[in-house]
Amino acid sequence: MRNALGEKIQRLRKEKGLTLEKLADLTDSSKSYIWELENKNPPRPSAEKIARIADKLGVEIEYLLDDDATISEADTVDAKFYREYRKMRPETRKKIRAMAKLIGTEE
Amino acid sequence: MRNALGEKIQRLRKEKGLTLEKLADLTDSSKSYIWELENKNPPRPSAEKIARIADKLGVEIEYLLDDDATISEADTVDAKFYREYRKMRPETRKKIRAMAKLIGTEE
DNA sequence: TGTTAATGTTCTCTACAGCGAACAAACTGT
DNA sequence: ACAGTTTGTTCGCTGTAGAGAACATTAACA
Repeated sequence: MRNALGEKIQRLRKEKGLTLEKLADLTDSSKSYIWELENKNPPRPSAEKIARIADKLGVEIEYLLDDDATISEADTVDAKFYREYRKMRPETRKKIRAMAKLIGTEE
Repeated sequence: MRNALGEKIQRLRKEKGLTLEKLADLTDSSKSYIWELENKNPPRPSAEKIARIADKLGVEIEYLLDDDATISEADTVDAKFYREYRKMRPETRKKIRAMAKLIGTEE
């Protein structure tokens, strides 16, 4: 029986176009364990793994853990933006942060 | 060697006037394990325990985990940026996304 | 259709999460 | 100072986290 956590991870992973192995590498996990998280509902995944996975998938830890959580409309736009942002090169991200700081503070 | 997570839990617990046993009961843990979290730095506490403890101590999971050395430098920069971003007005966020799309795709 | 690479699944094994119960220290009042 | 109580600490044990490697499936493409 697939659980909410596993379904969320798998959906977000596929949205990002990541394979099990890539997400595993990004989060210092094994692909077998990511697979188990998605399909086998391990009873107590560690906070560290969940934190790293949430981070790479561009969502809050709370969202992954809370069974009833649904992303609001505005959140999906922002989360999507963040996911795209995370794919960019470090230099590009730096430029965006600088730009955002300018725009964000001038109003 | 006490770690950041343990120190935070203990400080917050005492601020709230809770004993090990009370916090343990509130979070469906054993007092021995709460004590270990505070004093013995278990390498991989479960997300569920940390979530429940954070909840009862009135802080975000992120706060308990944040200073954790397991999260990389680059990640904290990006996460911080995203946190700031999400505080901004919808209009501002929209501008930033548009700008990011331009910068992100031109290279 | 057959071959190869990419992705997903199953298996086994070690180390640690997390409990319960015993033990120790610190408070309480007398 | 001593007994009772409350809080903190240690220890031994069971079950599972999570890795790694083997195996299976799917994708790609000639």
